[in-house]
Amino acid sequence: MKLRAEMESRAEMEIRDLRALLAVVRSGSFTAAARELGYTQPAISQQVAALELELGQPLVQRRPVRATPAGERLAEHAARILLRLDVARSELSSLGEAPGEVRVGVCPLAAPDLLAAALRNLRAAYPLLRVRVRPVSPGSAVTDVAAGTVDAALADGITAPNEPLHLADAGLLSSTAMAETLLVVALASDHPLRGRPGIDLDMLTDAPWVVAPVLAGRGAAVPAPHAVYDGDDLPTLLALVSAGLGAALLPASAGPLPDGVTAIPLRSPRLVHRTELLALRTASARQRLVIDALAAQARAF
Amino acid sequence: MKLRAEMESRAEMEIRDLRALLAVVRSGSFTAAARELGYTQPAISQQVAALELELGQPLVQRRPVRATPAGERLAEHAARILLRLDVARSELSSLGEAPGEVRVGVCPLAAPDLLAAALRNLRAAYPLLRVRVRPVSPGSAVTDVAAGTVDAALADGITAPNEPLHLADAGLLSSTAMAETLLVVALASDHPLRGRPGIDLDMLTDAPWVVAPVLAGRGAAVPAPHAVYDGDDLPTLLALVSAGLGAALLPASAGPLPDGVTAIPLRSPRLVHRTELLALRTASARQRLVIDALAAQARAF
DNA sequence: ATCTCGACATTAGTGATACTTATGAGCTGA
DNA sequence: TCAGCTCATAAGTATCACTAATGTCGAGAT
Repeated sequence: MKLRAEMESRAEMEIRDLRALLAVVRSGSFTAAARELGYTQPAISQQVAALELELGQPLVQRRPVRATPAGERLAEHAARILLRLDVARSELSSLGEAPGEVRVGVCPLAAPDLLAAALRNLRAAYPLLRVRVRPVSPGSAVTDVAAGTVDAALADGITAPNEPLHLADAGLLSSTAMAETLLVVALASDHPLRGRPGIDLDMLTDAPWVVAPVLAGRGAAVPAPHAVYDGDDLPTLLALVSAGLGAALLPASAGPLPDGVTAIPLRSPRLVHRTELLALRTASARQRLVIDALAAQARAF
Repeated sequence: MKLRAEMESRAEMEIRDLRALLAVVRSGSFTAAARELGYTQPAISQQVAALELELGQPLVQRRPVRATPAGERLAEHAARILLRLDVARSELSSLGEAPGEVRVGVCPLAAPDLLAAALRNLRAAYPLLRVRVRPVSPGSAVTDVAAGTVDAALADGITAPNEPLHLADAGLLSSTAMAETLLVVALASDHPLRGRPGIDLDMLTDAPWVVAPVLAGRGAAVPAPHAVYDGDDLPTLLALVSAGLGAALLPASAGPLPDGVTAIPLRSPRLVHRTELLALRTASARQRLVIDALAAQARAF
């Protein structure tokens, strides 16, 4: 009997190797990838080498470390596969469990009013349903939902009008538009551009920037910031702006601004603040109550 | 340094194990799965056991072998993952290649007229474009496209009107409706039901059946066949019908029937013969020419 | 230029593990 | 009850995936 172990075993792609490739491509470093995954550096070298051997072509250029087109494509697939594995794991682990509260993740500034309205209606209709709201970051929202940390998430970001957010994998997770609001540039009240009816980002090319949380991940479209605030606390951000340390991009729905800060509508490029509702397609009936309530609220506005 | 090999290594899900699980679930047998994958039977037992250990719950019941709900879900995910791996492999291997001819897979009886018309128009518009048409089976069409054996495929099947075919993974592959045609029941001319204006399948419950190729995979909705023809050769099939060995379900577009066979429209259940166009979402420009030509032809009818 | 430092490749050795072979146990049907 | 399956278990082994140690290459600084 000609069996597997005796054949000149054509090595198969394995999850381990794909994970390594993805980490290398994302971090741009074998050493960093090794640290991240808890291996030593040679292990990562070998895992990537194994993939390259199997596929018969280089996946990353070394020195400097950079994904080849092939590596780029494979890393993309690897990301989807790992995401699906997360989903599978969370699905299975929650299969037999008694359903407790429904957990909703919300990005800062996502759509607080929609959320509040939806929850109010939900409480009226299903007083016994328990919902827990917890903060999530836009960057982790997808994996949070996939891994089952939350049952649904309101993720926000900046795009062109009517353009969906560029979130990983729309096939596994369902993603429905919740709201789009205009963007304003927050400036110190004594800023030279104060009083203008609208602002082009070009005008601010050389101005210092304090990056608002919603901008994270889309920095490319925006002048390189001078001073950066990495947190997501609105008062802190506005204090920095007020102190003249820079400008910030905010959704108009952020609410009234304190003294010392003025908001001017963004005129160009044509961008909006958009929030989307992420959820597993395989959500349970109970989870669906919350998800549907949120979606319904979006349509009501 | 606390490293991977020293930790009490929580085993990770690996492709190998997922493939084993899928084979077991599909075949309903560890032994068959082992044969299929080129392992010995204990190897499969251990791979599945490893998954169950990792996930902390049984995935298949033994004796008789049957997937648990959890196993069912995981097998579903595994299928998608393996499909994506196929896609990744085929994408990478065709990355640097000079694009040759475009290969279109066609299921027997899928939509020959549409195909022919599309190819004629295509030749008029792009005389230098080479297209190769090859037969594929409805069961393998998805994996054929995923693995890059063909660049696009016309897959057919039977569903309720306006209902998409139940093909694996609509997220990875694009699937567009091409045509829906009525179904007819082909009977021997001396069959007692000859001459009726329409037929309910119920009328044929006890009659012998010769299953048409398009019925494969949907046998559940149809009375269990008495004599089965497994091939896809229409003349053979019709000869069997003509000889009174049974009835067959065919798309009305199959063309004129020979003497000795009469076709009667299917009245209930309400089913149609539907063909869809499968293609990779990442198709190249050249492939897209053919894909778009086919899709355009569908709209033209 | 040379030196140094950081980053990745390479090699060798070893501990884990993923297989096979052999055997045992539990159904199923005659 | 006894074949004849099929799957689980056990034991042995060959493989391979990792670590540790070392080599090599390139970049930036003095």
